[in-house]
Amino acid sequence: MASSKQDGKAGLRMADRVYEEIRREIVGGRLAPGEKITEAVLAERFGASRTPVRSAIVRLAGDGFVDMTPNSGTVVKRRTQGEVSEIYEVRALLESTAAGLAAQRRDQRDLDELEELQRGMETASGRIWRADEADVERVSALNQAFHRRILAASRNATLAESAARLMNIGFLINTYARFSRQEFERSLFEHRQLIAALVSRDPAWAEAVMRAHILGARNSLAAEE
Amino acid sequence: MASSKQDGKAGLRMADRVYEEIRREIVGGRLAPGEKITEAVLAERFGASRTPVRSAIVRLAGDGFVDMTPNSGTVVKRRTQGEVSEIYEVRALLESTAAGLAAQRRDQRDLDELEELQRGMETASGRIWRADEADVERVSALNQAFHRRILAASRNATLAESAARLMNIGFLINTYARFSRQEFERSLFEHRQLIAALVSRDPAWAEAVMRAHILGARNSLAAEE
DNA sequence: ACGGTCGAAATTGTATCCAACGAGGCGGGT
DNA sequence: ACCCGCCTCGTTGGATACAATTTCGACCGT
Repeated sequence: MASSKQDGKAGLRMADRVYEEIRREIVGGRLAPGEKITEAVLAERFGASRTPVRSAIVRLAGDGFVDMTPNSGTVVKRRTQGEVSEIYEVRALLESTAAGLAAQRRDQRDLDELEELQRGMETASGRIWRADEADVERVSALNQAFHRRILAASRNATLAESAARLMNIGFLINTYARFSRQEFERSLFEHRQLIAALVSRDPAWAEAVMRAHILGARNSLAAEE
Repeated sequence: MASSKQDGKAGLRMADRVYEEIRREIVGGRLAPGEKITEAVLAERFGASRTPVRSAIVRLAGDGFVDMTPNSGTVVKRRTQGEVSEIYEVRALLESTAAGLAAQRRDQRDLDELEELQRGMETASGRIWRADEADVERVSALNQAFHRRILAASRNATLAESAARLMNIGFLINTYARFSRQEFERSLFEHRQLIAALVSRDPAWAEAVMRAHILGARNSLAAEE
């Protein structure tokens, strides 16, 4: 976060760095919904001009992270509980379909990678309850990678991209941090089931588990609020 | 709403005008896939500077209409036949779900508007075979509006937006222009069935018809190529 | 003749400057 | 005292100027 400037890979375009950083801050909750985003302020923070900042903001708006209102300003997008529920429902639809396809089309590499990601999450699961911010973020990243891997195994890039877009704006870190230990372990167990369904090439099972997995997460959220 | 371009509201931001126009040219096929897009050229054409053009291109890239490669340039995105098939398959998934929800949640206004759009298409269906470009574009617009209206009637904005995004990059005009008269009339008939399913609040029927409608269109495409 | 390397032109990425629009405060009128 | 309008200020939208990178062609060497 504080690494605002001196990144070794200076070859990357400034606009991309700004985009990634702001995106991370929004997803991570460090920029609160409704908060105002001022181009000049960000430009200052990144030691850049307004031009790349502006480009980044346009992209963020396109991806649904912020709301731009003409001649007025940009704010971090607010989402009602209903909207978040909607996102989870559409994710359930898309990702369960993807899981069914993945069960039919997966190869050994897919299984190996899923297994590795899963082990990473299980290993981290012991540490995460110390509420270390870094660990939370790491587990969230692994979880996203797991879901993305299943999307990839569906061999349908359009399906994968549509689902990934929703996954991004779901603000996973925020929400995951609120899950109880029990919910988290249920999630790990469901991932295990998912792997089993893929191993045995059982599309209906994979689909059902994925749907239950995502709708269950949605309900945990709804109960918390 | 449907009024063409240069209406009194010139107050619209230049970036938006450029975005809309380029988008229309891509969807309408006047900009061919793979064609290079040069910022300075567009700026000249619109009598603007590169700044709003650039902003528009960033948005177009975000929406999947073009590919930007750093320091190199922007080209209209190529899509393989397989990718187009994928798009139709995901659309079938999303829009059939939306149709099912719409059958449960629609109100009278939805039905009225769908009826009106449908009549508009049926009226234009006689003229369209003179291959007048304007008519083709008009029917395509009505068709999109029809699908959007059903998405809206699903009362799930996330679902609607995900599907609309895919509809946009489906390059409808291009493809519709190639449909045979028989296929077009089948499409009109399916729209009629869709309305009937919504009228009778039959989710399963609406869902099935929409799925058949979109997958049928996909197959017509696949057969042509 | 062929390949590689260097260089100039074209094009993108960034910075800075100017204009236009909206938000908020101040003052005058009722 | 309250409401309305104006005016200033801050912020965004656009134009222009500059830097960095890529591309492509010509030149040189083998």
